[in-house]
Amino acid sequence: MLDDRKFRVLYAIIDSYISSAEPIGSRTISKYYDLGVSPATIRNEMSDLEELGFLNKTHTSSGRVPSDKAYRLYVDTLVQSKVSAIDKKWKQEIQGVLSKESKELDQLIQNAGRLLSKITNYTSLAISPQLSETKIRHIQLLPIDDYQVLLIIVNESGVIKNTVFKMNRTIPEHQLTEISNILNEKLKNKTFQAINRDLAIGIYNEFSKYKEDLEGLLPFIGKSVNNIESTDLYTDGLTQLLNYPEYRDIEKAKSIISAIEDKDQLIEILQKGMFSSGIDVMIGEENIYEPLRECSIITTTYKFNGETIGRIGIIGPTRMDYAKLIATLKVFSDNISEVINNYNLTDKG
Amino acid sequence: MLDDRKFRVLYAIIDSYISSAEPIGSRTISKYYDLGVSPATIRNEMSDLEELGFLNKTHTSSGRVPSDKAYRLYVDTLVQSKVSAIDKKWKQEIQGVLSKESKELDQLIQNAGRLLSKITNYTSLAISPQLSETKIRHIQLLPIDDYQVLLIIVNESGVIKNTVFKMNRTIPEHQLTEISNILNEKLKNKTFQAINRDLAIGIYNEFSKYKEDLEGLLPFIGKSVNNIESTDLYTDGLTQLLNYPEYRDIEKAKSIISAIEDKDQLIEILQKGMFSSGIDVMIGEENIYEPLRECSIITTTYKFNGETIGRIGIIGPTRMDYAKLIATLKVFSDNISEVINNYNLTDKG
DNA sequence: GGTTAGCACTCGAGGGGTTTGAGTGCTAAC
DNA sequence: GTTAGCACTCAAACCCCTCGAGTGCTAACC
Repeated sequence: MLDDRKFRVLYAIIDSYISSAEPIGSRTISKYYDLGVSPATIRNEMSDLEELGFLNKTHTSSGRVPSDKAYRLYVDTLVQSKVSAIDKKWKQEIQGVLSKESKELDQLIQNAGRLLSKITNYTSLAISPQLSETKIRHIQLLPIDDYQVLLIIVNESGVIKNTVFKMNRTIPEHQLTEISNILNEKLKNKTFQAINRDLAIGIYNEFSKYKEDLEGLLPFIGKSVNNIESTDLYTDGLTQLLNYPEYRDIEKAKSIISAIEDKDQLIEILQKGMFSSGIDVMIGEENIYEPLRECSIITTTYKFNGETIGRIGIIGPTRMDYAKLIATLKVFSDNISEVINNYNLTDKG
Repeated sequence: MLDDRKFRVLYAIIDSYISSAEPIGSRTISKYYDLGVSPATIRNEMSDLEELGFLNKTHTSSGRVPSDKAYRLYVDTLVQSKVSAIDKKWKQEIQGVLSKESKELDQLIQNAGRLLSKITNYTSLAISPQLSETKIRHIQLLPIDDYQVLLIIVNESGVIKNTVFKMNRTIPEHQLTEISNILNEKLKNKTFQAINRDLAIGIYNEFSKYKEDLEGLLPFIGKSVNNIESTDLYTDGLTQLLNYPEYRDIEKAKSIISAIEDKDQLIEILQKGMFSSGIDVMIGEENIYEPLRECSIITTTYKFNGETIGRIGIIGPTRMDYAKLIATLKVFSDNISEVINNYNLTDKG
């Protein structure tokens, strides 16, 4: 698609623009990048690259700025070697912070987000663990008083969900225990998704003995299960964005910050790429959500038992050091997944 | 302290500045506020007010701007009548949104925050319910597997906290149940605070029969109880701030937004005023936290069973419509408390 | 034929000077 | 005590100019 020299010119421009945020002229390239040709030649190449859609000018006599298409090419052709270089100091800090006991899974992800923002100097995004694919390990009903029952669900990753609900009649304790036992037997090791499906088609009506009670209870269980599947979005380091010249302009800053505050949209975006394993990079125009058309989002997955259960990443102007950030995210991905899986080392019973 | 006319001039300036954000000149006052005196006279009054510390100039020949001291006086002398006028449409929306079932207490507060920001056009702040003063209604230990025990605590407001912890030996189920029963009996209707205190002085060692088991368990219970007392901060509508001319300047915006992202500091601030019942207004310099010295924070309480359990409010530039905002917050305070207490109407058992 | 030097041209950014107008403080008259 | 009048101040807006980093084109070069 591009001959070698064009390629190198384009790389040079991207590299330079990433660190300076200023349009790049031919002279700068010839001076600081060893391409062995004069500015005039570079000008010719630049002109071609512009025609091909890889470069833009801010005005007729300005230097060039990489387009989204250029970043795309840059990211797609990033060589592994370049990506792997991440500061050892950071690597250790990541391991340190993450392995520190954060009792709840949610909290682990939040901590990871905070650290990610601090390390990268970008705003971090993360969606809470998606547990619909994990299995139930324990389910229990407990009476709180005559009309209230507590439902507890523990899944294999150790996450607990509970709800109190009000009944319109009293179910004696021993009966609740019995129902618990039956439920436990029936639901154990099923995924939330499976349960939801089964509930929908009324598969549990077989407990004829407690039919009436169950009719009252099952909707609550369904609701609880559904609730577990609900997704939160964690963000951190919003102010980081304001350090970039791209957001000197208050209107621009406002637009991106409100976009980030619009959590539902972001959740949708992150979930969409949910199962594209590993790093996902969305550059500028590639974002379907209008207010993010001038941003890039880089995310990675975190896993439990080999299954992807969430994404974490960063957002910022399209001009970002993709190589370094991708490397950093890889480290995060590995470490988070490792910590999650270690949560339950003793849990095979 | 101030004669009537000075008072009225000051009010006029504050009123005008609140809506315009521009320094106010003597002519503006005499034209739009019916004080019955000429600009020259007002100039004299203004000069006096400046000397008294109620007004500032931005430069020698500029109009006047109210000082923090002026806002303080303004707020302290706000007449009730002025405060009570809040749009009926909003009042209904507040009631509507809040009374909609938000299953968890935390979520209710978050929703309230979101709405508050939307209504007021300021960034909202809220601290999660402080439960240390509420009483325990139910406590239970459940085995998950041979080495893991689930601890469940339900308090009177219906909030549930649970933790899974790993034991280094197995306690048979019937024994756990028995311990649960004893704990339940001993701890029921005590506040978290009381339990923490009692735990600290080792008051529960009397369960001699299960002494060994308890020694393993009590620390976890303590940890759980402590955990319940941990406080979150919810913010919403950060971008609202960027609409105010005070934050046109990126550096200013950055400084306030980072201050708001520094949740620990804000929690401390809100907790400090925790028990000053009703509305609390902190104006500019009155804030001990340096980065907020140019902001005002207005907060109110929300209650459970007559006890204050949290605060919710807004933050913005010192130039804000205190009268209207205080009125709005009052409505919030009442409605939130009402909804919280209704959660548990059937819970007297 | 690709590369390069040279040159005219473009355009945004920044500096300096002027004008404008909203404001003040002071003084003298009412 | 109040007010009209006036000299004075100062930020903001505007204009104009210069500067310099950049381009594209052309003609010469290897």
